[in-house]
Amino acid sequence: MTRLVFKDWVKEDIKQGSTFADALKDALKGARDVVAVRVNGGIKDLSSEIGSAEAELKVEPIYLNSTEGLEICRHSTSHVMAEAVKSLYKGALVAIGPATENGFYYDFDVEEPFTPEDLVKIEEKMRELVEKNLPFSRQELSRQEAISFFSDLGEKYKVELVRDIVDERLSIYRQGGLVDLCRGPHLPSTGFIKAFKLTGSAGAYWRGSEKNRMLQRIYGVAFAAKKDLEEHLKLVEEAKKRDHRRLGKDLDLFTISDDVGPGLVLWHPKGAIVRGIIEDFWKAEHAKFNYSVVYTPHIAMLDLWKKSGHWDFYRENLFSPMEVEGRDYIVKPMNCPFHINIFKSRLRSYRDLPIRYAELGTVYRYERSGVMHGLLRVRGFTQDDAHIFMTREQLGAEIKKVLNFTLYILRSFGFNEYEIYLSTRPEKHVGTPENWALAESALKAALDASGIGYSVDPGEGVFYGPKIDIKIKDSLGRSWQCSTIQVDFNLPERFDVTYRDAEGGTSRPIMLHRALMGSLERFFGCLVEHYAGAFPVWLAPVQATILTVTDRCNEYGATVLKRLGEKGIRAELDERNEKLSFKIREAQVHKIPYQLVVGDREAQAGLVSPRLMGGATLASMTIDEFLARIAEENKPRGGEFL
RNA sequence: GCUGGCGUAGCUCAACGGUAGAGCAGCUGAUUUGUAAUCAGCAGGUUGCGGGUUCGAAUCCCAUCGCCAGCUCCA
Repeated sequence: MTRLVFKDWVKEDIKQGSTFADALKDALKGARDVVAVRVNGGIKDLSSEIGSAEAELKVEPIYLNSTEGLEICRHSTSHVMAEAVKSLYKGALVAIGPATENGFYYDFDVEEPFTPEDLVKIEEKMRELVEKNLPFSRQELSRQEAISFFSDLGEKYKVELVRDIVDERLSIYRQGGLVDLCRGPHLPSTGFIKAFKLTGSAGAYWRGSEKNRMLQRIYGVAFAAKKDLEEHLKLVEEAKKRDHRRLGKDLDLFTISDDVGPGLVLWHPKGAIVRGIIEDFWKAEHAKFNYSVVYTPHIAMLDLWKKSGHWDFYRENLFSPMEVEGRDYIVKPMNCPFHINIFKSRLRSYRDLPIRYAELGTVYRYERSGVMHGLLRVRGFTQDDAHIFMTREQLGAEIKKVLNFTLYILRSFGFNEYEIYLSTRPEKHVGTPENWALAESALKAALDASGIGYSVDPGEGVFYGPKIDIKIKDSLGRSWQCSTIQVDFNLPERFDVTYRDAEGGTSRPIMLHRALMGSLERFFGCLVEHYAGAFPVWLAPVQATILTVTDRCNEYGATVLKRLGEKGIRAELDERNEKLSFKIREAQVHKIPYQLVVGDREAQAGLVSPRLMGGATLASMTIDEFLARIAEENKPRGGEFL
């Protein structure tokens, strides 16, 4: 006998084998948007059987509009799509179809890839199926039964999935004409699907491996209500407007020219100003943190990269060698071997350590043609690189310093939200277990001490050492790794890096690679999107533009420009023969933080009338007052280093 | 690299087998303007590049380069 507790409503004498749908019918009366229930913590379909012998089951409703409810809805929508595809395209096989952040996708094996017209047809069919309000029903069967069931259907991908599942009991779901292997849970019926839209199709390899057959994936979004869907679509539109590739063109920051080559960035004057500010800030802060800035060449002999191991391990990512005087050279994909050579240029003592070499090093890596993306994935980029050589004893403290330094730099640029990952020892690795344990615990301790949230990626470290990665999201929600802190047990061995220890013996230093911004290109791209092109005053290529009302004020405008220039303010004078409102519009479009209106009134009294990028107008003030105000904003806003 | 989509003036787009067009930007002139677009005129293109089909190709076909979305990859 089972006792069912649902809020203050209690139903006793539920027989084994009855369904929740039966038992909850009364309780859920009037609550049309309950899509599933949580029973003693686990989520169940409304039509699930009560298989439990427990005396009491605590039941909570899951509403369509909740996180779990939406996930169930999205997943169910993918099943509806599968049914639509299977009914429209004979012989189509289904692979997998999970819920995603805002929707779902499903992979199909079909003869011909889907066209945009196909998607319209599929969507129509889906609406028909939703209209019919077909119930989802669950059935359990054994592994063997499932294998023969899907074999009979010819669903080879499902059979492959079943074979890999360890559980002996599996579930299948039916709705309309579709039967699918699925853990569930699902909506009670298709009528619960209120708002969805197919957003696109693309090839996707079966099980994510390019060695496998390419299937056709259809993406969609789904929400609990029409207005949520519309809001989401609007948001996506808005996000596109802050795409750094769009803004890079509109604001004249950079281009990537077909004549120059894919993934090779041309920094225009305005982009270059921002980059220059970033570099100056970077250099000044590194000096404070006891780094030594170095410079190294752009090419080096191939033998160097053979010694480092890059030639063997990453050859497919290197630009081809060029021959000079019978020796092969390549453009550098990394800065590490150079810094190691500087370290090795003389005998180092333990008293010298830690030694920190930093460089804005431009590297070139061959990226496959389909992977480039604006500034976020390029073939030539400048890393804000540094390599730190230290003793084992120094590792813990040094990693803490580096992590705090990284977070400080990110905060300075206004990045306060990121995803942080700690990647630990992979299967294939070099270095001793003791060293790995030491390094992993040092990285973990630093993260814990910083009090910042992170997740662990077990086994995702590089073969030469564990690492911390910090990712920043772009306007379309894609994450891009910027900061990285990596311990390296490999290169010190390969290059036989040593120092003289306190006992007079020879010891091997531990080496740390780190990049705070990652690459200037990627960081700048993220920065553009983060601010939607409206840079804060300290970064803005043009900080103030002086707008004259008539050409009677041009002379005074020039005086203002000179005064601002003397204080290092990046200002422009717009003395064109245009209306003020026209000039303001242009300044807004160029996202200039301060617009100084200068007319007869201002000229007579020696004032400026500032207008902010946001649209607010300030009371007229003297030039000195304005200079004091802008000076206050003309610096990083990340706060003091803690 | 793979699958699909797309390359027309500096930018955003139209023309979709019958002599390539608009808005913005640019240039010239008028206008002297007070918080998001003053008016007029001018100029601008071997339709990504190379082949083919056709009386005729931006349009159809093939190839190639590039871009976009996704997959894969990302030291």
